[in-house]
Amino acid sequence: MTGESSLLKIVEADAATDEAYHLQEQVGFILRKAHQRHVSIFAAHIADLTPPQFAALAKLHDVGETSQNQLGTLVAMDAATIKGVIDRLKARGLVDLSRHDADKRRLMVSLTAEGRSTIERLIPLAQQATQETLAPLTDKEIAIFLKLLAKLA
Amino acid sequence: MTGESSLLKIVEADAATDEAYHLQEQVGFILRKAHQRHVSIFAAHIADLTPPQFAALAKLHDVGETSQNQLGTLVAMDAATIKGVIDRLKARGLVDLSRHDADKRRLMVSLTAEGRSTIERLIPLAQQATQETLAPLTDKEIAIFLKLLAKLA
DNA sequence: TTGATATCATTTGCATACGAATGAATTGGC
DNA sequence: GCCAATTCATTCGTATGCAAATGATATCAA
Repeated sequence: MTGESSLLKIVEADAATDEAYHLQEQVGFILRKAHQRHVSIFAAHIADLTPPQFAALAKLHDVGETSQNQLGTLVAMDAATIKGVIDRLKARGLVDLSRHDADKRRLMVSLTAEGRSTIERLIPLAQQATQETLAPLTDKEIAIFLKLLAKLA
Repeated sequence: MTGESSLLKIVEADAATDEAYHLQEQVGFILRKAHQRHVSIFAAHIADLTPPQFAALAKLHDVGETSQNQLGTLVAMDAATIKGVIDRLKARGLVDLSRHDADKRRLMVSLTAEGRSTIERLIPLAQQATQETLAPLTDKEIAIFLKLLAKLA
């Protein structure tokens, strides 16, 4: 009986290890959904600027004139991606572009007056979007979540 | 003195409320970066399938033949997005498509033999990617994080 | 049965996102 | 000063992701 019993335990252990794969429980999948939800909430608060465009403007407002690639690094976009974002901000008159004096490779990006007033107007709305995204959590949970999320990012 | 002191406190409180906007601390921004990091880790483990393609295959393996839009709902992709994903899986011979008998609108998707063996082979690798993504956290932190993240997704 | 409504899928247009290749300009070592 | 390696930016190709418009089919109600 003891023999049978331990065999059973082994089988059960195997079954537990061998559990079916649940996509819904994988970090990557949930991360993707949480991100989707935030983008949707963001769009409801700020209709005329995408989160990446907002990030580029906000960072530019923070650090002042920088090169395109440097700005990309600051907002976690590779060179190809930041180029598209800046192109669209430029087309809308929110940023100005110029070549760096000493280093002619560098494309300097700066806020226009309209870009500055736009980002200053939108920051409170972005904060509302952040709040709404975090609304399912208590204040204590938010603090914990942000700390852990930052470790993963 | 008491008057001055409370005035000072009010000024400090205003300053705290009025703090500069820190993009790096916004959920949306960190969520986007964490997602980027996971996609990168995933690609290092599974080179020939993107996370959405993997998700579609894994879900199909789980639930069996379904309509394209239904599968999209299950993996959180809208109709336009899931179509592209399924088209590419079809082109690679991992899924088969057929029209539903009774309802000729519905496009039924099913795994091919190769699709089945592929997803069964890749699931352990995806689990490794999940582990690596979560590696910066302790087991206890992982449990907390997944619970909170699920609330946001 | 027919006409309005709803559902499933497709297509188009736009916006990230990234790898890889390319070109222009700069820097470092010698 | 010169060549090699590096850096900055651009371009191309591929893959999500979503809104909006369209077409085909089903369903429901009068």
